[in-house]
Amino acid sequence: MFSVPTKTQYGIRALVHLARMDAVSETGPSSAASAEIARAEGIPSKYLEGILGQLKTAGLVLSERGKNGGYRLAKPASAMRMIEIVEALEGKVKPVGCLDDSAVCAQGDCCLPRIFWVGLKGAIDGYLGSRTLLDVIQA
Amino acid sequence: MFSVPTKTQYGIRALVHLARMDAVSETGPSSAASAEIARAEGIPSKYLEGILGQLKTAGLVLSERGKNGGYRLAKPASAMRMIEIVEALEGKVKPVGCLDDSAVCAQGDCCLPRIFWVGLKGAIDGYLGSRTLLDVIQA
DNA sequence: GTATATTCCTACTAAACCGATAGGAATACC
DNA sequence: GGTATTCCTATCGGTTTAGTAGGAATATAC
Repeated sequence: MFSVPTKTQYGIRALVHLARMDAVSETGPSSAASAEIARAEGIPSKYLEGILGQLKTAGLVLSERGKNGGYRLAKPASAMRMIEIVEALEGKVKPVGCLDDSAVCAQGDCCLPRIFWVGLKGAIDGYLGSRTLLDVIQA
Repeated sequence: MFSVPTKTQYGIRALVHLARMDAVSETGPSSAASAEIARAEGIPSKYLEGILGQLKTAGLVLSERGKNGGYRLAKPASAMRMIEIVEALEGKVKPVGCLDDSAVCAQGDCCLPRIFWVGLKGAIDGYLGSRTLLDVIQA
């Protein structure tokens, strides 16, 4: 239950990789090529390309093309909340469909569970929002 | 992200239905036929049969066959934790595969995220374990 | 200006999972 | 015997997941 897709796991591993490079670097944020990260982390190379593309679209990484190109974090690991990463890759946390609008369900019983699901979303968002990428690499 | 399968949503709705019947009953736990619950809750009838079967296997409901048969809660709603229900229908909360054994991953980076995922499981289990079916029908 | 390394874009695919549906056997009441 | 119910097994279409394939665009190095 609540299994996290490989896409998200890979994405986090890639960001962890970049964050750790930054942590040991003395010359500012460092970048790495997709293929290099893929090899180091054991992630299918072509698959990771698409994942990094999504992270770029979300503004979490910056990229440069061509030789000596690659990806780097768009901001410090301490400022990157894990919920941003998860949402960038898989969308908002949304246990059940009827969570966004406050419309009352047809069945009276349906709205009882609804409050329960809202609470679950709160618990998950609370955890993911309280952790940063820096927390993860310092764990 | 983290969407809950209809099976679990339906299962909870069915248990809520039974719990509310108990709440207004003056003659002990009351039972209802699968088809009756399905109709009242707008759940596909045949599908619900299977769900109730799983809940029975897990010991959360009791059943009686034949005419005037049906399902009822195996214990008071106040003693039925939501995590029992979720696990009965979908298995343990397990965001990533490598969570049960404490084996170290091949890649060093892999074990950094692992601690993060353990924390997420803790947050979800904590919430689900703190709520009972009674909490849900009293929400 | 050619070779090379990289991001970026689009399309495809095999397999798993989800959400049911179908048909009936077993059982209990009347 | 008739009827209402649980219980069992099998099937099935659709969606999602997890990846692969092929190449276009772009930047550096020589």
